[in-house]
Amino acid sequence: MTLKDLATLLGLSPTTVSRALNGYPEVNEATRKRVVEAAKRHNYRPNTQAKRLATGRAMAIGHVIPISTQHEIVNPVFADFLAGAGEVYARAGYDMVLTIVPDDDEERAYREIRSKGNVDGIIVHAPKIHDTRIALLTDLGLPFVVHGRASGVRAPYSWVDVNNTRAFERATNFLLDLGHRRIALINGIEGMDFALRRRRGFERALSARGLVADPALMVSGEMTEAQGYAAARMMRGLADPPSAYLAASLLSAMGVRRGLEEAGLVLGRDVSVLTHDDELGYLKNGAQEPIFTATRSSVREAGRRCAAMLLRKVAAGDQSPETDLLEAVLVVGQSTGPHRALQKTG
Amino acid sequence: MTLKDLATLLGLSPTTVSRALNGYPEVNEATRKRVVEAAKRHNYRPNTQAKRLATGRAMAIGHVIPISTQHEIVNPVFADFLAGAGEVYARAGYDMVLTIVPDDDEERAYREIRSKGNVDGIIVHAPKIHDTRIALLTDLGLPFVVHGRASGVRAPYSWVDVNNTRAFERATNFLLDLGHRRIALINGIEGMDFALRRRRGFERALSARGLVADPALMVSGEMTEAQGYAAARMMRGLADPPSAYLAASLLSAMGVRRGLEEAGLVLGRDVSVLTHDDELGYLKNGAQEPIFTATRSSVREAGRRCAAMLLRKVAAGDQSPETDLLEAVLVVGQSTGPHRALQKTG
DNA sequence: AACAGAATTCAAAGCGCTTTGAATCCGTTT
DNA sequence: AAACGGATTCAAAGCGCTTTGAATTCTGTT
Repeated sequence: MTLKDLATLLGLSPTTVSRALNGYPEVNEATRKRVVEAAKRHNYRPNTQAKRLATGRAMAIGHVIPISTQHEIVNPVFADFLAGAGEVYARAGYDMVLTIVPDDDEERAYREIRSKGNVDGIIVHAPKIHDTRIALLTDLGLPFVVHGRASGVRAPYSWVDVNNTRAFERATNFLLDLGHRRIALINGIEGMDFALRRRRGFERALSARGLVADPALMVSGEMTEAQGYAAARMMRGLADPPSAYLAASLLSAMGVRRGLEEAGLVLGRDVSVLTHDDELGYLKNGAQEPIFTATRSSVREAGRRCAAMLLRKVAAGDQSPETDLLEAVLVVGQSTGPHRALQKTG
Repeated sequence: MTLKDLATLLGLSPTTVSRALNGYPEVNEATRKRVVEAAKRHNYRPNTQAKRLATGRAMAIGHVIPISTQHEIVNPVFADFLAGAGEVYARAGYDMVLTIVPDDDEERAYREIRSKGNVDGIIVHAPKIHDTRIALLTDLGLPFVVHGRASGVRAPYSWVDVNNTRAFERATNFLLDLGHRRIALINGIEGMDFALRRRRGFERALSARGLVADPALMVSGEMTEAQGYAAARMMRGLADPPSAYLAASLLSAMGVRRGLEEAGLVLGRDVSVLTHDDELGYLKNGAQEPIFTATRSSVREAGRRCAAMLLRKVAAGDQSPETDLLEAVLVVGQSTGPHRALQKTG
């Protein structure tokens, strides 16, 4: 069932039918109703490819998912991010196109996407501190929104990001207020912008109280359970071990917890653990009451925001850069408590 | 730069240029070379939409990602599965189109995909025991491959699946051989086909030794850390607690571990834990030596297989159903050991 | 009753590519 | 040297839709 078929069936021209279905004003309301009904009755759906060719719009948004060539790892937050973005696309009638690209080959991938013309815009994932994709995409003139930011890039661009610095500053302050002075930071991979910002927030809070971060208490790497476990195991054995741990992901925090409980330490009493929580669907931080005290910010919501912003840009023909800074909330769970020295007093 | 531009530039007709680039035989080799070089030099890329309209092939594969309306959860294995499938599509020049659909609205989604005609085939994820999508897609005549199977569907269809029954039968036998008799099963959601098969394998191994599964030792639900923890915590307190746990995912197993270690139990000595491991990139079961004894089967590889199979079907015009049964390997880690009663003898 | 102008509808061109059927070229054959 | 057939190349139609510019039909006026 093509547009032409439907038109013949109705005794109308394809022009009128097309206009009726696309809500153009220059068509009689009675006619429109007739057309819309016939379309529904005959289960007519305009052919996507034809529409795309005719309008020059792909009606699709591209997501380039980089795969680390060293770690062969897919960032576990993608699933939730895509779920959020997907909701928005679906509502707007857009497709979501995924491209999996080894992270040593991204530039070529973006160029190809541009010239193939199968998407109207792109979401940039996991920006590095000095991310080259931003300049590239600006150059290519392809609308894009970055999920995160790139501290090393001066030129303006559109992004949606969590206030990582502030979140970690607050988290650190929270621990400092509880009397902790030796605080460990189990961070993401150096080079990733979000990891840099989180460390900055951490250090800023410390230095505001005249403290300085101990390099021995900072690790960075893939945020896995194993990472957290290894870090906690190593640090708990130090001569002057941390009394609190700040982790960058729930998975890491779970590893930290294991490393500490293994040594007979009780979270919230003997030692504190605070983590960032992306609110992933399959990794809940407790049902009602949170298990870990955490800075919480939904990745899924970030996905929605990114998608909505990009669609706005696409509709408006790019326009001036837009930004959206989400604040994480600090939720208090059972994994933190006052420093031991303070507990007797309490 | 369009095909026409390129043709004019070369003093050739669009026909010849098109044929030269697409490898048709009726074009002079010298001409072809000239065309290919010019195309590269001018960075020519055929417009995807135009190509699609002309050929009638979408050059894209659809993945419908159901989102549980109750749990708002995105299956955490998707990311890795898509990574695997994406590799294959990229090599074949296919796009991957994701559609996020609430799981109460799937039928409409599939019908719409079909009539919009923007994909050449579909991968069906997370089949239920009586999955209606299989009949629907067969009906719609859209090529598809199921990742998993639906025990309740009699008609033949194409699928790629892990031999879940066998994996869990072997796992159970492994534990039985170690002297365990009270074995707990921490399973996925009832209703999912894979969960049914796993339970079957579990029960089959038990009954082969004249044992019968104790309902008190079986739980099923979302495979989260919290699930595992809750189950272990509850079961360890039973009058006759299990001496071994069989978990359906690494996340669950991590929860089980916590629930057991919390009670001072040492894995591999006091109690055994065996889990299924999907080899997710961000959830490694140890680096070299596995932490958990596990039945291991890569979801990413399953993604590759599904994609390759579907591309074959699309190329061949569907054809007869193809199936691919992957066997999980049983890797021995540190989380299992002989039943305590047997250890003194050892 | 005739006409301007708004309201509708239509014919046809075009989006950039593939593909069919015809045309041209060129080395052989007789 | 004319005819033949394979090798190349080309013109044009078509994929299913949108959109421009023109044609037709309705209104309300005068």
